[in-house]
Amino acid sequence: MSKHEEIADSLTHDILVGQYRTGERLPSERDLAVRFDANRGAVREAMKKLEQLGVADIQPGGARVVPVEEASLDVIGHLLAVGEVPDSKLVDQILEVIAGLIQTAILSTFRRGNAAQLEELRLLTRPLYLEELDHDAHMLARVSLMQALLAASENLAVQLIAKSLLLQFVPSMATLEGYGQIDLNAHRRLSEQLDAAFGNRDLDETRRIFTALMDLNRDAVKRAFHEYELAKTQTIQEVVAS
Amino acid sequence: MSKHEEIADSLTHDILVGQYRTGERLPSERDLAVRFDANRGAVREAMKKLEQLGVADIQPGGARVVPVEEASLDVIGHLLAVGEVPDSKLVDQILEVIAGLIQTAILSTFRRGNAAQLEELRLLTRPLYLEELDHDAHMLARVSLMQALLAASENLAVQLIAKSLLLQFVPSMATLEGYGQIDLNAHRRLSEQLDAAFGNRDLDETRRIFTALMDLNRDAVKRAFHEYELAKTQTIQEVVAS
DNA sequence: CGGACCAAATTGGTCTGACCACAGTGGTCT
DNA sequence: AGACCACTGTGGTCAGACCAATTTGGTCCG
Repeated sequence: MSKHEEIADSLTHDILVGQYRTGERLPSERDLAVRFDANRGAVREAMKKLEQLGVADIQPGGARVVPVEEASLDVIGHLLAVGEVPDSKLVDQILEVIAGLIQTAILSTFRRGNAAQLEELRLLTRPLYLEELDHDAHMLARVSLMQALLAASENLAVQLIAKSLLLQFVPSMATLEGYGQIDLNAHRRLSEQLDAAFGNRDLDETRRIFTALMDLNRDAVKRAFHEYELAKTQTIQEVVAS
Repeated sequence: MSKHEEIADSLTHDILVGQYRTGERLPSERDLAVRFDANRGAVREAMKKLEQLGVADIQPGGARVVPVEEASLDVIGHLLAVGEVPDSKLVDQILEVIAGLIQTAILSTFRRGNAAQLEELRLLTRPLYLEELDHDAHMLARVSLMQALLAASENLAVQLIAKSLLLQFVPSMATLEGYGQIDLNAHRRLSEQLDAAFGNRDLDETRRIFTALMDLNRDAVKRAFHEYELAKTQTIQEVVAS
């Protein structure tokens, strides 16, 4: 990792954990340069990234911290990365948004009503209830369907947001891997209905099913957090007992 | 505007209009420095911005152009800014997304079911159908309601996306100001229903009404583009005639 | 002729040190 | 107390240089 990236990540982390309060002035570029044992140019490049991230407002006279609510969407990844495990509330909010984006994508797709695209989407639902997939393979198939749906929407804004959100979301969930897996049987039933709904060009039914599917997802993630907490307190008790 | 901003904007524009094809290598930092009559440091800061925008992938050996679909959400503003008037297709897509975000916000708000917040939202609907507002004042009132709804959702992701989208969207619509205004009478009727729906805590009804309200908005924007085109061809004909 | 290999040119990453215009600060003067 | 001003610190920019890694072009070998 290059130096300006290190500096940028370090400063971003410090800001997001509240090391500097919003409105407060950041140390000068020269000070930061000596602190990170780097050149001022490298610091300036890092500051450019902070500014673009929307966490710092940099002006002649000094750089100031910006409240998170006014930052760019790209802070989400950094917010998820502070702490050992992502914040469960934020994760749930993200899942809500993704569910909403998918609803928008469905609406766009049906509005244009391209029959060929709907058939392609149907094909992607088949493995979800016809094949015997393990959890990993099933997840890949789900992601494929979701990406195809987003692409079929032909809505650039939806695609940009969803991609950005997922790209920040997925890696941060790595620590929870193995915990809380989705109810495959329930998913199979819904997938079969989804296939039919696509076939019938039934917008309302499709939306209803996707809502249910996303709820399954949210349940799984909720359980993942719960199981992770359980495992953690258990190991702590074991350490204490030993 | 500082030099590195000029460079960044110029390069971003060149990339988005297709001056450089995706995958193609951008000129070296040294070449860009002489072209923009600037120092290499300034060029590097501009490149940092391009990278953060997601339109360029910059690596030792050279910087390459990234396809728009893989860029950050923040490119939307630049995409809207190329050309004299924003791309109407993209504008409609953005309105679709905002409508979807509002639906998500409504869902979140009702899920938590804070009565006080709903009452606040009701208060913001009142001026929309009780007072005689001109188009500008009415728009401000609409924006206030929307922002309050987004805030009431208490969903950070929704707020970040909506804020980012609106901040890029609004200024680009300045050239269309005065064209295509919303149907205030229809809006009044819906606002009155919305007030009641909030009062009854009726989620489905609220969502239905907001869908109708956003459709009003999209119609207005569609008309704005149409009227703008009309006015443009008219002035051209006048020039030709003179 | 094709592919592997090597060396030179090029590129991004970093550094040093310097100057300018302007915001922020504190002191002075009215 | 308030207006004014000089000074300090800050970001913005510049010049020139070195390093490591990639890219590139040519050479050599099979």
